[in-house]
Amino acid sequence: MVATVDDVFGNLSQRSVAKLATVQRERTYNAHSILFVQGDEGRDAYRLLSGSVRLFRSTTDGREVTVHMVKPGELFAEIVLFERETYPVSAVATERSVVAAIPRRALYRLLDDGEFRDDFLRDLVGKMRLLSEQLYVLATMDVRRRLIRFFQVRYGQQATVHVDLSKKDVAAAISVRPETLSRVLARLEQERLFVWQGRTVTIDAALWDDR
Amino acid sequence: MVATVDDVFGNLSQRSVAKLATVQRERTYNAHSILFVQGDEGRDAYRLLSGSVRLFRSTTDGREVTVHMVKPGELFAEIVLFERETYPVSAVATERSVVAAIPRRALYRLLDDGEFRDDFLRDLVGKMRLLSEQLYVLATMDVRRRLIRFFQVRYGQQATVHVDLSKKDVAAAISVRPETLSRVLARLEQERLFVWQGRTVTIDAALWDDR
DNA sequence: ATCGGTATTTGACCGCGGTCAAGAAATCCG
DNA sequence: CGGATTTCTTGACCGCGGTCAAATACCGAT
Repeated sequence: MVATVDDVFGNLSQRSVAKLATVQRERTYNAHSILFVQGDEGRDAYRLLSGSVRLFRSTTDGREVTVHMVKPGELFAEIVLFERETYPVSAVATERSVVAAIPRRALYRLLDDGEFRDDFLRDLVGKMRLLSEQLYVLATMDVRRRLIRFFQVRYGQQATVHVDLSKKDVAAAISVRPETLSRVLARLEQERLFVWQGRTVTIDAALWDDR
Repeated sequence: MVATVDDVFGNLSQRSVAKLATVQRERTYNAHSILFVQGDEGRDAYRLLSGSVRLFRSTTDGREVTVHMVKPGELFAEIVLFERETYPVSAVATERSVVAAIPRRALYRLLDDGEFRDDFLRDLVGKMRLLSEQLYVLATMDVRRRLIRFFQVRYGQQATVHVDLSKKDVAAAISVRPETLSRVLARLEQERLFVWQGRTVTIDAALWDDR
């Protein structure tokens, strides 16, 4: 019922990944390093090879809204396909991460390849679907449900999960203050439904039922 | 500063529109008619020729979340590009509307045309940008600001606007209950900043300043 | 181990916007 | 037209989650 990210992101075929590999340049970023800033002119698209990247918009008054947490395998910043377009979000590594940077022109040329184009379009459309789903999640679910949903989408529906994000980042990902997440977690732990200890989270099956 | 819909939607070139015209079939829907339902298998993509279409997701408990209000010229439901994909949202005409239905295969074939593909991709990427912007608007702005933003995006930054939507639909578009919109409008009218009478809205320039 | 910065927790408070209910106003239609 | 249905408004109430503040836990670097 609930699509995990793997269904829609990181779904390029092996062959398309290989094609990208011929034109990409790898770069490594430390935790908290900035890949690009909202408003920068986009020169490269990216594919995350390892680690984790947070995409966010900044408000004029200094707050941030996290639009997406990128997982390894995912393509992001495809906006650069078009000349003189600027990045609509900023990107920061939440941990040490390796990315493949794909120059605009090279990506553009790859689209002449029917198979690659198909993959790429599928990826784009999948992202739109995910974004509209996020909109719906934000508009209708309370914090507890958003948290569960986030874990489902990011880690799949598993009882035990190794978390690669800080609570602060998870809070940002579900558009909530860290204080609020902390309180929700305290309640869930007391109910023995969702226990977050260190890097490990144990989730009770009862939570998958939605509602 | 604020992108209006025209910047990102309905931005196909004349030539691309003409190419679509060779394969599209026009259909007319009355107000409240349903174009397709979330979960249906997608056979056609659409381009709105006149009228207005609301795209929304339904929750299990019967509520709805409006993802977008389609304006004339916009392409929507491109998801059908991919076989066996289902519509992620439902679409309903808010008034009598004419749409161009574009069969999946025909759209697919058009992508071999470099110019059309370029247009189409630009449209998709623009939509992603708009969706991520909506996410940010929903997460950071109060109802008053969301209302102003909605008018900016839908009608442009004009002092006087002819509204083609009911208040109920506008409320849905900014993810708020009609009661709340009503109260916000009452307050804005009393402050003489935003007056909605009949189908005409008069907006004070002071409201464009954001924040 | 120690220091300093960051992340997390907890408490107190409160305002925005949702809900429920009841009228008023507008619109639809035979 | 007149009656029905839908839309819009207004009131009363209240709970979720934000804000501010302070204490504590954690982590990397020396």
